[in-house]
Amino acid sequence: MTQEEHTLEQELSTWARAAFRAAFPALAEAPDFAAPVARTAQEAHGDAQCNAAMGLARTLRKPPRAIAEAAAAAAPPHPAVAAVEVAGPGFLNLRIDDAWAARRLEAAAADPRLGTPAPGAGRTLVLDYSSPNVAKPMHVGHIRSTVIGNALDRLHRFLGYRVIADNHLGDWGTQFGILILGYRHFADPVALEAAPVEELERIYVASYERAREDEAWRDAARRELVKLQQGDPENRALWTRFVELSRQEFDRIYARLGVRFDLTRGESHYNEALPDLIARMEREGLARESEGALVVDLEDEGLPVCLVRKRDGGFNYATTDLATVLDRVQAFAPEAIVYVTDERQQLHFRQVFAVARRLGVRTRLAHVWFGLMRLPEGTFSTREGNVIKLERLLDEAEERALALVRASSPDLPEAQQRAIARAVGLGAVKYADLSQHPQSLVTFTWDKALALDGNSAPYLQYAFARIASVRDKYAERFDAAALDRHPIRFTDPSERRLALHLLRFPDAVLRAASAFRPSLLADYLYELAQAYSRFYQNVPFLRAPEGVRESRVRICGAVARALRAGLDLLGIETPDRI
RNA sequence: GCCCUCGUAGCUCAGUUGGAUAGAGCAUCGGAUUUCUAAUCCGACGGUCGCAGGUUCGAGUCCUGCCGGGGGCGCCA
Repeated sequence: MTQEEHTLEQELSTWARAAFRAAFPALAEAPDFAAPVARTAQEAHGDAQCNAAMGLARTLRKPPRAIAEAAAAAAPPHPAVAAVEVAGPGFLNLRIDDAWAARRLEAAAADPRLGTPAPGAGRTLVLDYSSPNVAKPMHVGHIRSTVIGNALDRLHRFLGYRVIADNHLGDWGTQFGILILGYRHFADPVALEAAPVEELERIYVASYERAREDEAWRDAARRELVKLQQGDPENRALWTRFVELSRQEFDRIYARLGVRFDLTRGESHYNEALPDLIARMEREGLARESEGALVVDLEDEGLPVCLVRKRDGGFNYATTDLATVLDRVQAFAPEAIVYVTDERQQLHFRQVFAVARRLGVRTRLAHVWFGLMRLPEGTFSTREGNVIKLERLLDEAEERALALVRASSPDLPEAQQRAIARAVGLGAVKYADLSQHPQSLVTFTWDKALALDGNSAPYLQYAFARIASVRDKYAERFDAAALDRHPIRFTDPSERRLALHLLRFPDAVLRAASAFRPSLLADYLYELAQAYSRFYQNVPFLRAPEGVRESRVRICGAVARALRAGLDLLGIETPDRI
């Protein structure tokens, strides 16, 4: 067992469990018994605490304080644990050994992964995220799925998973009848050339409006849809063109955001599989007819019926999603399939997952949902024209950042200023979403989305840049090769605090990945940057005596490594200068 | 009507799965730079954790009810 294979909290939890089992043999027979160790809420209580004794009071029928004392007395020695203390009703407070922490930090600092294990090795995860609709521009509402999904992608890849990131485009459905009909009547070739997707959306909206009041138009749209579905060459060609134009625009945005997919399989990819799937559900008695449609009853699970075939014989998106699940299970044998969408699809996925299980799917299916983004005055609406295009948000972010860079680094060449502004601006936009609990409702405001101070990406990037500067200055004045000859040691409380926080990097990454919550990592990194800024402000390093100086610079290096690795997992760049 | 979800400082939000004295940022006020990047740091101010019950050694966190915001509830995706 090398130390790289277990995180600090895992190691201490294993130790604590052993302590309780040594004191109370009955616990040895309880395979599920765990004694989780986490950091203390307050520094005064030590470095880490275990609260298991209180929970055991009832089962062991002993006062919790006595349980904790027995466990402390029976605890096996552990090199990391310098002291164990029982406090309050039965808290077990641990103090981490300074020398042990220093050695461990030296190892972490030399490791690009900072000692993070790779529990995902040999496992596969399918991630379904972003998934915009063809013929509609991506607006600010799309950024959450894209940015959160991409962070989950990066987190799991980092942990060794084989990740299949699939962009499940909305490229099929009734809207294409309306769009094709509208295209024939309203298309403006010049506009289509200049801003294709915007023009497609304009066409769609115009055609949709007309369909609302004009029955003949509705029927015509339906006929175009049927022709498309039956493979009519002309409609098929139009559809292909719409998809192509949209994908070009999406790809431009993804490139800008540093987002990459392994697959882009739209809904249309599963068209041919739908009839067989329906036939199977009928054959297996899963589905029944109702009002001319085909539905699956989910009453047992307390869910409304799931409609899998419309009265007119057409399929809907539940059917497509089911076919998609089956295909992914068969093609990739994943441990889990994870969907990142907004909250409106909660019921839909609960239904799809329930039906999938009846179809024999054992794979874990998870829906990671997030709150809808709104404007202070209400919901986004294409018709009201209050939609903020994603590209405009990104442009604005870069512009604001560029103004700052020009003010603070006027000496840098223009190209470098722009590169920094891009990293800072896009980082700010991403971080604004990633640092927040996903399930909260987000009200979009420019100032919030583009915040460049306080708890924001630039704060973290700034901390990183200052370290890069320290590193360079050190190399100018001293022999950088001598750094590793001096051990890390703690001569100021802020160093110890920083070191212990750094040792929790693996735990933060694991927690963020397993809970599908990048915000947990963002929180961790923010705290790290805060601890570092305090350290930086109050403790000299380059002017410290030899030995202390090297130790501090090495700690800086470990912080830099953690910031860069952590921000990279969030899809945020770390320039050497900002 | 039913289901999901959110409600924490003036504003925007955290809160490690039930732990010790509820934390940040913004805003306001006061302070810090002949020094390693002041996009920073230090301090002050600021709280009936929506309301009322319940569960227990302990509740912002769990259960019930109510109030308020958001979303959803078979032929859109």
